[in-house]
Amino acid sequence: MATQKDVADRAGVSFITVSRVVNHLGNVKPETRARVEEAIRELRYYPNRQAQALNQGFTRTLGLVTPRMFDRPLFDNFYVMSLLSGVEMRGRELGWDVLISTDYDRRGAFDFLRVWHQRKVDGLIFVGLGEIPPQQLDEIASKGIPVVVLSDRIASPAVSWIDTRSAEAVADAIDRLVALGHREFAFLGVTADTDYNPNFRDRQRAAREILAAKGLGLEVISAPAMFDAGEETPKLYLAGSRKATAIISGNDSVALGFMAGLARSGLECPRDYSIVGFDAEPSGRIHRPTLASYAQPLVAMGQAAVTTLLDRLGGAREKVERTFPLEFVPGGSLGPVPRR
Amino acid sequence: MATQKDVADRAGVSFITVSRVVNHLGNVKPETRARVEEAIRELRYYPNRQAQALNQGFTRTLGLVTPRMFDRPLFDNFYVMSLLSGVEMRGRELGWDVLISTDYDRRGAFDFLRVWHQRKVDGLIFVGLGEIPPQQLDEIASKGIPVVVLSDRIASPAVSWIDTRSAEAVADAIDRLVALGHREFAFLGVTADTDYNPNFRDRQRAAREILAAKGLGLEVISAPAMFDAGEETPKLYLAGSRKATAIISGNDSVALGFMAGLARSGLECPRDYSIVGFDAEPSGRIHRPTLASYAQPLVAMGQAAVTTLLDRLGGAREKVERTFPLEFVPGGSLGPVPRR
DNA sequence: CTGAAAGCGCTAACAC
DNA sequence: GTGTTAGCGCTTTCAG
Repeated sequence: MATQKDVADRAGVSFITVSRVVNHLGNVKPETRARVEEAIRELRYYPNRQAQALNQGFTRTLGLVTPRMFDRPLFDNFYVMSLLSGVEMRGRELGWDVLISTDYDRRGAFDFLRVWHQRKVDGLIFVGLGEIPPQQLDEIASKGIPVVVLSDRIASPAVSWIDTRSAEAVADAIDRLVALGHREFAFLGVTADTDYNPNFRDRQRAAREILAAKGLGLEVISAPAMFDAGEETPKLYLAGSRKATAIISGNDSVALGFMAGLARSGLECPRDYSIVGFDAEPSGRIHRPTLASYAQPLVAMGQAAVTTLLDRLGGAREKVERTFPLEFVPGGSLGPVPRR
Repeated sequence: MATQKDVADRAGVSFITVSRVVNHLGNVKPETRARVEEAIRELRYYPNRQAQALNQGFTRTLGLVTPRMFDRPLFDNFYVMSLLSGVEMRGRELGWDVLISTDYDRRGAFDFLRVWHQRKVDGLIFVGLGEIPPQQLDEIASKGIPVVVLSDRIASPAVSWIDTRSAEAVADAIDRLVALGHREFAFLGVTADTDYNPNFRDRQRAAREILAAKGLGLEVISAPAMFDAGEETPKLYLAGSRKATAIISGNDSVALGFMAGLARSGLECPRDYSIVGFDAEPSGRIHRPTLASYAQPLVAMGQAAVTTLLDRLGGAREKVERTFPLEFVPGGSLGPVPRR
C-alpha cells in the first residue's frame, strides 16, 4: 500500500509535491511532475480516501437508504432495483460511489442517518421509507443533513424529493375504464404496505377522490402483505358482496398474483374483470393477457436524485420538488365491462 | 458533528476516556462511564469511521464489484439482485456496510480493485466479471487483496470462489429431455455474453460434453446480445436446417424471449419443442406454459461470499472453493418429443 | 516552484 | 482509573 511518502522518496521530492501533482494544483515544474507521475504509476499509488476524507470532510460516497429493500429478495424488487440503477449510473458518471444501507428492524428502530453520522457518506438518498420519524426529520433540518427522498413527498422544508405524478395516471386509468363501461371499482392494496408504501397510499387516495368526483365509489381490497397478494386478495374479492369489474392495483406484482388467484377460481381477465397496474415490469409483458400498466421513469428518477443531492452538497440550499410523469403501457387486461 | 472531544468536555473527562467507553475497553469507573454515555446521547455522538479507519486500517465496509450490473437496468437483474440481497443481508447482520462499485467501460479498462486501493473497503466480492485480467490477478495475489468471486471458478490460488454445480443441472435436464424422447438438442446463448458470462459458458460446455458422451450433438444458437434474444435467436432457430426439439437456454430471460419470438411464427411450446432455463425467476412462473428451470440458491450464495470474505479478513489464508446445488423447478415447457 | 508545520478524529502505547 | 504523547495519510496554511 504505497503512500504519498513512498512516492515522494522514489521521485526524490517531498510528499507535499506529490499531493500537488495528485490534486493538479499549485505550481509544479513539468519535469518534477513527470517524475512524480512515473513514481505513482510504478508504485500503483492511489490516494487513501479515508485520509482525504478525514482532512477535507467529505468522502465522495453517497448512501442509498432503505429499510426494506431486500426483505423479499426474490420478488418485488423491480422497483427499487431500477431506482438503484439510476442512482448508481449517475453516481459513477460523476465519480461518486454508492453505499447501501438497509435494515430489517421495525421502522422506529431503524437509524436512517447512521452512515451519515459515521461519516461514511456525504449525503443520503431515501427510498421506500414510508414515514420518516419526526425526530429524525428534526435532526435532518437542524444539522442540515443532505437528504433526497425518492418516491414520496415530504413536507419538511429541509428535505428535497422526487416523485411521480401518480394521480394523473390514476385519472387516466379511470377515464379508460369508464370509457369501457366500468362503474364498479376496487383498489388492490396491501395492508402492511399501504401505510408503509407511499405509492400505494397516493394511488388509493387519488382513485377515491377522482371516483368520488364522478359520483362513483371505490372498494378497497387489501391483503395482509405483498407476499400474500396471490392468496389473500382473490379470497377477499370473491368474498365481497358486489364484485368490482374494474380493478386498480397498487403495482404490477400484486396484480399478477391477484390474476393468478382468480384464474384458479375460474374468473378470467378481461372477460370477467379488467385490471391495471403500476410499474410496467417485464413480468406483465409476459403474462397472458398482458397487463396494462403505467411505466415510471425509475432510472431517470434515480439519476435525478443524485443530481439533486450533489447540487445540495455543492451549496444549493433551496428545497427541490420534482415530479415525473407516468406513461400508459397498453395491455390485454383492459376490456369492456362484462354484462351480467 | 460532535467529536470525542466535545463529549469529553461535556462529561468533564479527557477524550481518551470517551474512546474507552465507546470501545468498551480499559477500566472506566462506572459513574464516569455513565456520565460519558449520557453526554454521548445528548450530543448524538457517533464515532467518525473515517478517523477510525485511518487509524485501525479497516473500514468495516465491503465492496461489491461488477462491471455490468446495471447495463440493462430494467431487465436481466434478477440474478445479480438476488446475490446482492444475500451479500447485503449477511453484511448487515455482521455489522458491515456494502459499497457498490460498477463500471461501464470495456473490460480491460475497468479497474476492479479501485475501491480497495482507495481504502474505501476492506475486501471485494466480484460478481459477473467474466475474465479477470491476469495483471489484476497478479496484483491480488502479490498484495494479498481479499477477494471472493461469485459464480465463477478462478484458478488463482489467491482467489476464493463460490459457484453452482451447473453441470449437474445440465445433466439432469438432458436426462429428463432424453426420457421424453428428445434427440436433437440446441443451446440458447448470447454471443456477447457467452464469452463474458461464466454461467452461460459452463452450461454450454457441460451440455456439449454430456451429449457427446451419449453420442448426441448440440446446435448452438447465439443472439448478438441478451437484449436481442427475443428478436434474433428465434430467427436463427427458424433459419437452421434441422430444428432441435430440446432447447437448453442459458437462463430464463433468454428462454422467455425466445418462446415469445417463436410464438409469433406459430411455433408453440411444448407442442413443437421443449425448453428449460436457469434461474427460476418469477417471470417463468407467470408465463404460459410455465418455464421449467433450475433454481440457484442465490441469496445463500451471496451470504456465503460475505462469510468467506470475512473469514479471510479475520486471518484465514486458505483458498475456499464452495459449490451449491441447483434445484429443478418443474414447468409446462417440457413435453414429449413432437412426431414429424 | 518547493518544503515544513499543523491538524482532521481517532486509537495504541505509555505514563501517572 | 485516567491522562499524555504520537501517529494513521492526507491537505492546508505559511515560509523560503
